Parts: sequence; C-alpha cells; structure tokens
Amino acid sequence: MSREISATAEKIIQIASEIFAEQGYEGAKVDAIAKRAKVNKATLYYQIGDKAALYSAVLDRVLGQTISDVCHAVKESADPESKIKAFIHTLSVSSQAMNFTAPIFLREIASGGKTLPDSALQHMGKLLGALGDTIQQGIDNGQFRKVNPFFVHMMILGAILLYQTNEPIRRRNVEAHPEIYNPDYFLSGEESAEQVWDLVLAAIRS
Amino acid sequence: MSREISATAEKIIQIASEIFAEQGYEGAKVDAIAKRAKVNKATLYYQIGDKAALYSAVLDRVLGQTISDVCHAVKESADPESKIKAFIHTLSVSSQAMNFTAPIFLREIASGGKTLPDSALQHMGKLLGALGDTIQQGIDNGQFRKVNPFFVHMMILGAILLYQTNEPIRRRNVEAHPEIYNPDYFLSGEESAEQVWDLVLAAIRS
DNA sequence: ATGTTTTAACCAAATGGTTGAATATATATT
DNA sequence: AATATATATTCAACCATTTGGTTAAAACAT
Repeated sequence: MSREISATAEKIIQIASEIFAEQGYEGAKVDAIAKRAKVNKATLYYQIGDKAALYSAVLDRVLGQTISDVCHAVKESADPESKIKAFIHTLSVSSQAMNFTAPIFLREIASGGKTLPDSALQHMGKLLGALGDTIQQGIDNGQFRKVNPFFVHMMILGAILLYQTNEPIRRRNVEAHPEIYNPDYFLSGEESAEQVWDLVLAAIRS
Repeated sequence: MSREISATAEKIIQIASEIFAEQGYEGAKVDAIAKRAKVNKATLYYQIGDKAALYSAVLDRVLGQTISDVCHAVKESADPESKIKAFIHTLSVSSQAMNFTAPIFLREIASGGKTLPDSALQHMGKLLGALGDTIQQGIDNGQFRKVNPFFVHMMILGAILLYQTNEPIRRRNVEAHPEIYNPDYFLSGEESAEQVWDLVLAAIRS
C-alpha cells in the first residue's frame, strides 16, 4: 500500500478507469484490462493485486483527484458567488477532462456506495461540506435566500454528471431523429458549466 | 412478445427490477432472481426467456411506467408553472414509490444506454419533449426567462435521481458521523419534490 | 386435456486468480 | 567493461468456481 506507483501501475490504473467507467465493476473483465493496458495479467497482479484492489486504486484516484480539484478551487475564491461558480466550473471541466469520472461516480451512487472505501466517502463529505459552507455564508450575507443546501448540491452534481454521461444517448437520439438536433445538446465542459451556474445562481439569489 | 403477462411473469419482473437496481445488469444473477422470486429457473425461462429479454421487460416496465405517469400529469396541468410542478412532483413520487427506478435509470445513463431498447429511448425523448414544450410555452408567455431547457431537464432529473439513489450513502455517512446529521438529508418524495421545484422555478422565472 | 411449474441434473464457456520458469531491464560492484 | 544482483515483465498453462442456458420427465392445476 501507498508505495510510489510505477509507470506500469499508472498505465494499468488509467486503462482500468476507462473500462470500469464503460462496463461497471462486474462488467469489467480483468483479462480485458490487462489486454488493453498491454501488460500481461501476471504483471497486473504483481503490480496491484486482485480486482478489488484495482478498483479501489481507481476510485481513490478518480474521485480523489476531481474532488480535491474542486475543493481547492473553492478555497481560492473569495465571495460566495464566485465560490459557487468555481465549484461548478471546476467540477465540470475536471470531470469532462477525465471522462471516466462521471460514469464511475454515477454507478457508485446507484449501487448505494457498497464498494466505496471510507476514504472516498470522506472525500464526498468534503465536497458537500465545501458547498454547504459557501451557501451558508451567502445566506448570512443576505446574498442568497434561505435554501436547502443539500438540494442545491444534488442539482449541481446531477446536472453536471448527467449531462456528461448522457452524451452517447444524445448522439444516438439525434442520429435517429436528425430533425430534433439542437446545438444546446452538445456543449463543452466550460459552456455547460456556464449554463449550470447561471441556473443555480438564479435559483438561490435572494 | 406483448402477450398479456401472467401473475408469475409479473412477480418475476418485479423481483428482477429490484435485483437489477441493486446489482446492475452484470451483477444480477439469474439464479438469484429466480430464487428470490420463489420460482424455478426453468419457470423463468419458460415465462420470459433469457436474461436479456428479462432486462428488456424490466426496462420497458420501469421506465415506461414512470415516464408515462409524468407525461400524463403534465398534460393534466394548464399553465407552465403548474406543469413543471407536476413534472417534478410526479417524477419524484413515482420513482420513489418504485425505488428501483432511479438506480436503473442512472446505471443505464452511465453505460451510455448501450442496452437501451429503442422503445425506452423514445420514452426518454418524450420526457424531454414534454418539459421542453412547457418551458418554451413559459418563455413565450413571458413567465420564464430565456433558459436552456435541456439543462433545466438535467437539473431536475439529476436532483431527483441522485437524491433518491443517494440515500444509503447518506445513512452511512450519518452513522459514521452523527454530529453532521441534518433533517434535510431525509425527505419524502413529496417533500423533496417541493425542494426541487422551489429551486427550479426560481431558476427560470423571469 | 392443456397449460404451468418443479425437479434436478447437465453443459460449455467465461472468469478471477495463481504459479513457476524464462526473459528482460536496470543498478550496483568489481 | 564485465559481472553480479535485484527487480520487472512475460509466457503459458492451470484450476476451481460461477454463470447463463437447456432439457426431459414428472407433478400440478384448470
């Protein structure tokens, strides 16, 4: 545990992230991961361990990275409004850059976090805490009306994660019915962040 | 296909919904479904067919039911605001009553809808369409400001699905740290619907 | 007499996991 | 440079278990 990771281990975890995102835990096959990472299965076990250990490593990396990015960005900003913008912007951009983050996140939630290690739970708690504090601050300021911070959290997370993960379905839908095509359906991480904080801020401003 | 479903088939689909919700497609084992439904595996194959057919039946039922509930409720209401309230309320209550709806929905999205039959896709399209029309109507009325309907859709769906699916994680979190307990964390379908439409309407009212 | 369900056994394929020997790569020692 | 040492990686086979799927005959139910 927690030895510095070799380049090989790095590669394996990277590929594993993609495959877990595509297929879920049960759907992801160890052989497939080894193959796509271009290492022998024995190497995978030598470097990381069994499937559960691999998944743990992926979770720590994917969730940990995104969430610490977000918390950091929030701390950098001063007033509540820009903190919220930073929260949304960073979450959107960071999780779109690592396009396996969102599906893993969603699947993990969908399964009730059965396989979430405590470390990841604490990460998620920090995320919630950061936003809650910010909103409370804004309420005390009088900038925000008295809203339920938890639902604001759900809205932000939900909108961003769903929008990102949704993409293949949107594509398929548009291919099947080109007449419903709408440029709003395909925005970059930055653009969608704007959409989300425009709505969110309007929802909570007093 | 589409013969009237026997009571046994009904029961099997019901149980299968729960297990697919808990474990996902790959995680759900046919033997486990048969066992919990208290039928022999042979009966399952006799009544429904293979695993894929079973999952199809589940999807059609779960998504179809929820979505048609929502669309119906929207049609019943007159003005845009109450249409949106109805949309949110029905989605929340209906998907909480069938507490397997949300996880299946989320997982399906997370996997890019690979296994979504076209019928389900059309259902989802209708959902999106109903909301889009309503918002457009409100914008034309001058009641709503010019917002991106698709992101409103993502916010609503995201908030409701995440909130519901989230519950076990919230419980676990509160058990681990009782000091962070907050009654806002545990609301009924009705109450959470209120929270959501309060936020959503504030977000889009002009 | 017809449709339904159970029993219980069976099978092929896939899967997670392991191992030992061989090979390669780098690092340190002489 | 040459050698020795330790670490990484591959290869290839192997294994126990699980899993989806099937089936034939018997028992139930209507």
